Amino acid sequence: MARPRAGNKRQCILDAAVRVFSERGFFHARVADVAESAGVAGGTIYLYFKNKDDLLISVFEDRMESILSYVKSALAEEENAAARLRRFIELHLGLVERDLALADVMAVELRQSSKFVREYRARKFYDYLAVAEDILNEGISEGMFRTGINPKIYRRALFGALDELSVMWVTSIREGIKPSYTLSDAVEDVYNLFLSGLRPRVSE
Amino acid sequence: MARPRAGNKRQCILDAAVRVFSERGFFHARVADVAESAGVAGGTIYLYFKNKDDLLISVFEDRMESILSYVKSALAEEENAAARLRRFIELHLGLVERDLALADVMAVELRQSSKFVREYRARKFYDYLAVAEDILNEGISEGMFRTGINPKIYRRALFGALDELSVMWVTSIREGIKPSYTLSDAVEDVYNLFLSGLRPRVSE
DNA sequence: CCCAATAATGAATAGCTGTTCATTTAGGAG
DNA sequence: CTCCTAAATGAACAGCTATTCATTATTGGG
Repeated sequence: MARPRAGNKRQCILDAAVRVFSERGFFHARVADVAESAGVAGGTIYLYFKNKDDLLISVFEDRMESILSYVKSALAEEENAAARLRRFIELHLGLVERDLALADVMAVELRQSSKFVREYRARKFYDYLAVAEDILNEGISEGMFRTGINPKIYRRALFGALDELSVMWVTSIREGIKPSYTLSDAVEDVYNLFLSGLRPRVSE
Repeated sequence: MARPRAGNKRQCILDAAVRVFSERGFFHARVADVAESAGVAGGTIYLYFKNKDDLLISVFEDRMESILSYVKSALAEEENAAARLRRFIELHLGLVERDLALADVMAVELRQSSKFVREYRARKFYDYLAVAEDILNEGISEGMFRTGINPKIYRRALFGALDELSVMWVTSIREGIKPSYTLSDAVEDVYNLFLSGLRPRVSE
């Protein structure tokens, strides 16, 4: 029987959603725009997704899954906690640089207030934050990082710093303004900022 | 002539807007809800504000102005850059604790994608970020902080960390979940994280 | 005590867009 | 070649809400 007339319609729609949500913002984006951008009819979206919210959530799940496995396997290559911290920062900002539209959707559009979306993000997001937290805990075990920091605070602070730097960098690029920093400079500075705060100090 | 039938209608509307935008989110909030919460008729809003976007921007301007003067005068009391850094962190998180709804509007709702709003926020926000940047520069002059950090990166990282910690704390409280950190713990940890990264190190 | 003049009202409008579903298209089985 | 099934379509619907504006209430001056 004739199942998938064109193989990857679902993926096409997800890709289009990233483009359109990023460009117009989730609330201003019309489902019809996503359909057009994906090259399908309006109604087709509803064969693959329950509704507009579900489409946003699906984008998040789809992308976050591959990001997570990519980040985890890359971190496994590193020798110690400090190197993993550096790599984590590099990976996060590297992903932003590689896909501005996705970065925008993840960082801005998903912060919308629809309770459903907010809760969903929180649940799934945990895994990504856990990666950051693991780095801290391993570093403490290795004697490389000092104790006395609440890991929940540390991981939010790190994520928040990276997120804000990403959003502003993407916004600058998109509006044709030269950003006041390169993302590789940001990698250095954030790493130094956080590492020195974590490393046991020699005196005092 | 009969000018202001009740003196502070504009303020009432701004206060109501904070409540309603925070509760429902900017896009899901109806202008009629704001009107009801303010105790005025729907049309009255349009006597004081051009449209819904203008209302959001006005909330931001109104509140940010008083926050800025409050923060600036408090910082002037402190003796050195490290103390000012600590105080800045304390003030930011303290304001969040004092007004959850406002914190939500500032941190979440204003991140919406309407180009108009985004640009506006960027322009006005500069002053707040400049306060953080001044602390860094003064600290460098005082020999208290090391050089070699891009101030634009530092200030975004600091703001991002505070912002993320705020959003998550507010979200927890609102959903009746016990947050995994107190805001005073966050003050300590963020301060230590950033200070050690800035302070010239004794060895190495 | 009346009369502008202005503030405030809130019902009606106008426009938009998420979602549905009757219809069409296409691919494989027999 | 011909059905049959499922995928895809896209026009029409339904519901919603920002905004307007004709009307009403209020006030202070003359």
